[in-house]
Amino acid sequence: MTTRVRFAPSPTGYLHIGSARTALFNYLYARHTGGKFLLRIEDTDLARSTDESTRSILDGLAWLELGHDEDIVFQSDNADKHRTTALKLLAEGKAYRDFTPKAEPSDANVKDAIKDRARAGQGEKNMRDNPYRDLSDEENDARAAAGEPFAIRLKVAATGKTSFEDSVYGSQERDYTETEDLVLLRSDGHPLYNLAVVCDDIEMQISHVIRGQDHLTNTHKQVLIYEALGITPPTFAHLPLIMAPNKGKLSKRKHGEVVSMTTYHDAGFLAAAFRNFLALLGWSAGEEQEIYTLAELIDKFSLEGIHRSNAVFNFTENDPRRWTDDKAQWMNAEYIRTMPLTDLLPFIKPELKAAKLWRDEYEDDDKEWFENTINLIRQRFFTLKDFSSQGRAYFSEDYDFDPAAIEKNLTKFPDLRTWLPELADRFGAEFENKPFNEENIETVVKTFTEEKDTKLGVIMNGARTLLTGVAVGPSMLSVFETLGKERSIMRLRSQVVWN
RNA sequence: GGCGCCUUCGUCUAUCGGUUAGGACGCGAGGUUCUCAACCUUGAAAGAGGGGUUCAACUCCCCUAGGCGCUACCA
Repeated sequence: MTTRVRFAPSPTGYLHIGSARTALFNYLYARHTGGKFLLRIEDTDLARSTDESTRSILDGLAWLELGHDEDIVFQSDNADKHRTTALKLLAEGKAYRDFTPKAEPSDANVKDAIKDRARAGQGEKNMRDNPYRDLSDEENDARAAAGEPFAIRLKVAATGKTSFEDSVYGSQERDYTETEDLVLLRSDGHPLYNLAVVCDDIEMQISHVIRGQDHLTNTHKQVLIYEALGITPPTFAHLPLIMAPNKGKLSKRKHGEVVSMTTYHDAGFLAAAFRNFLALLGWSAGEEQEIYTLAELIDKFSLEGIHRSNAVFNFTENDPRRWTDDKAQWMNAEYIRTMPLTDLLPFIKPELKAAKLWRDEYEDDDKEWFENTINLIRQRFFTLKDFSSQGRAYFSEDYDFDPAAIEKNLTKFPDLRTWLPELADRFGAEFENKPFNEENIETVVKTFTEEKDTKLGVIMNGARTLLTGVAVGPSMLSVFETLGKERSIMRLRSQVVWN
């Protein structure tokens, strides 16, 4: 039997980092086993679900290149089937009508209500004390016929236990007394989560349910529904959660944009790098390798390699340098400077285009120059954004000067005001018939430096600041050659920073 | 409160009874150097606590503590 897994987000926000990892693991497992990776949008909570969220989730998955098989299933489209199933269970006596009037939710504080009830309960409570559980058939039918609203609850047996084998957490058991007669169908006829999930997973012939560990206890309820339906449950594999640095819940409300996939897209992360990082949060191949291609991840992925303990997504709020996990940032930089250039270029183009720095010659007459330049500057970049910001001086004459760099490398050495234009003249004279390459430039600059009886660093750093606007960057010999004779000379003569 | 799950460097992790407890990120030092990265060398940094079992425990068992999850006519 081929494996069929699904990623089933509820569209109540953008793609959260934890959901993204769940999707990734499902995808990897499907590809590893040669099975199908399906997508289901769990939009049964009409009040909270939005099309915008669905779109955002789809965008996130597309960005991560986690392509799904078959058509997307919208859970709300299956509501009729869910209802039918609930009614079938009712007819078979495996569920019952609960005529208890629906309690209006005390607004947003449902969590508090649960807490209060728990405290008041002081422990054990009888999960089978619903007065309607064993109502006589006559009264039951009569009340329903009279139009009295009712919810449908699963009739959980008084004694016994549910059990299942979790591929990550091992053998799981839960006594029936710990599980309430869960509501299958709301009194307004609306199917609830656990019913919907089970029905859809059956319908979609899901073989492995891989989802967050927050569903571990839900699983017992779902197993109960499978049993009532007489269907063998799929294999379950629960994933450890991804936590905030304080080991608390990682949420948009508390932590903002760091948890959203779109943030990483917008910040100039490479999907491949972020995917690599995500794969290592809660899973390992049991070896010391850190950088994995997608093919390697697919090849090495296994449920056995998934951890049981939660992982912290490490970042420091209010620290711009550490706005997200250090390792994710490192991995992105690692990808940018080491991946095949031809794989990187398609990401550079839109970045430069967006910054109005793109020229079509970069793919034509200036292709070689462009690729050499990208290859040169990518060595110290962290995100795709850097190509249009820090790399601006390579693609435009309109670049900014860093005041600190000017202070450190130019105004501190007043002689440079005349020396650099002089060097420009020297370049003009020396390179009339000689190639303007690193080797020749080095000879000229060294001679010039000796004539001025100064240090090489003074000339180089001064030139770097003038030619690129910043104090850091590639070797100046490379910068000169990359910018070319004309641009180098022109910029060396510039007096703009001296005024 | 109840039930369940979890616990190795700051963080991500390796170890599936016998290791100087390894790697990565980050941090420190040195090297290289025209700057900054990269790179190389290197340093600091961990088995929550307590009982067992065993010749031997990070590894198996129990207890405690802590963390997390669930406990809705939400998903």
